[in-house]
Amino acid sequence: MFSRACEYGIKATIYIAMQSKEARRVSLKDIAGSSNAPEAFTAKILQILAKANVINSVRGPAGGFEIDPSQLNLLNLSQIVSAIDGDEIYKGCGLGLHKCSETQPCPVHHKFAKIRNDLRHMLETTTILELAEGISKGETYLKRDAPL
Amino acid sequence: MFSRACEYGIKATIYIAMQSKEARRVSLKDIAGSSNAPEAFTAKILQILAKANVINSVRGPAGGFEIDPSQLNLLNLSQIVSAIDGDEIYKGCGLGLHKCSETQPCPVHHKFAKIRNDLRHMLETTTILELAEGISKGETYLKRDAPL
DNA sequence: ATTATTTCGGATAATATTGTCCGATTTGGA
DNA sequence: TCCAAATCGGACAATATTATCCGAAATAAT
Repeated sequence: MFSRACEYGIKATIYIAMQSKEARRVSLKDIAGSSNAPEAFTAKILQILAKANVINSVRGPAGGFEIDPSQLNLLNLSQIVSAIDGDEIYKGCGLGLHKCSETQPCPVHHKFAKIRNDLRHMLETTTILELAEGISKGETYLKRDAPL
Repeated sequence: MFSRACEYGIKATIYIAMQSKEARRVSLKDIAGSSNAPEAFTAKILQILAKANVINSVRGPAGGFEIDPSQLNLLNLSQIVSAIDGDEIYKGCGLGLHKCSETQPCPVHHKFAKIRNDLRHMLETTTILELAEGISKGETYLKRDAPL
């Protein structure tokens, strides 16, 4: 559904949120380790998210990544997906037609519209904080092998 | 949402269905032309669909591709997507976890489950014939520039 | 039989995505 | 001031996907 980069981005952001909630700044190494993601690749994705102002990055010793507490409850899945994968998932035609529209739709246009609206709604209403809390409560996991 | 290969496959199958409805066998060239898809790549995809018994292929002069009329009303989008992209779209974890399950779910598991069930339902209940008829009626298009 | 037409299938190329490496830059602390 | 810890950013490598090429095989018509 999403690119692997986006999957890493979501997992990374959830972990950062989980720690930021407790006012802890976290390093790239910890973030990558939290979901067994490749470190260098995760670094690239964190840069994208930092530039999109989804997360903050701090250089130097005791540096790392964090999320502004005041924005933590507003941050949702949609912002991460848009920053990494763009909004093709919302706008793009299901059959790849460049000029697919309501008036000149592709054969699957209307069938896909509903699914995509649901997806968009879900991404926009699902907060990162809510997902982070699921992990804190031991209800969900960022990696299978060890319950974080 | 789907791979480009799958998009081509869907468009190709809709076009074949449209012609098979009138008992017309169609050539690779016509199929690729109907949606401006690359011919050689389309050939590969048609081979996959033929091996999966979604379509029939006939070699030699006056050969081409067709769909068994008796199966035409039973053929749905899901069969094409499964044949080309596999069922990762149904089964795979939204965050790429290998061992994501109901009992040990990833943070987005339940949020995604609904969307994916809807998607699966839509793919399974949307027939190719229905999509082909939309084109015949001039309601939908396989390519934007010319109304087929 | 020969030929022309068409799909089949393997090899290869081009492009996009994913992943790695390493020096540059920033910055807090000794 | 100097050093160490950390992110930044550019180049590069590996892999997956998309796309092309061309000879082989099948087959209908001459």
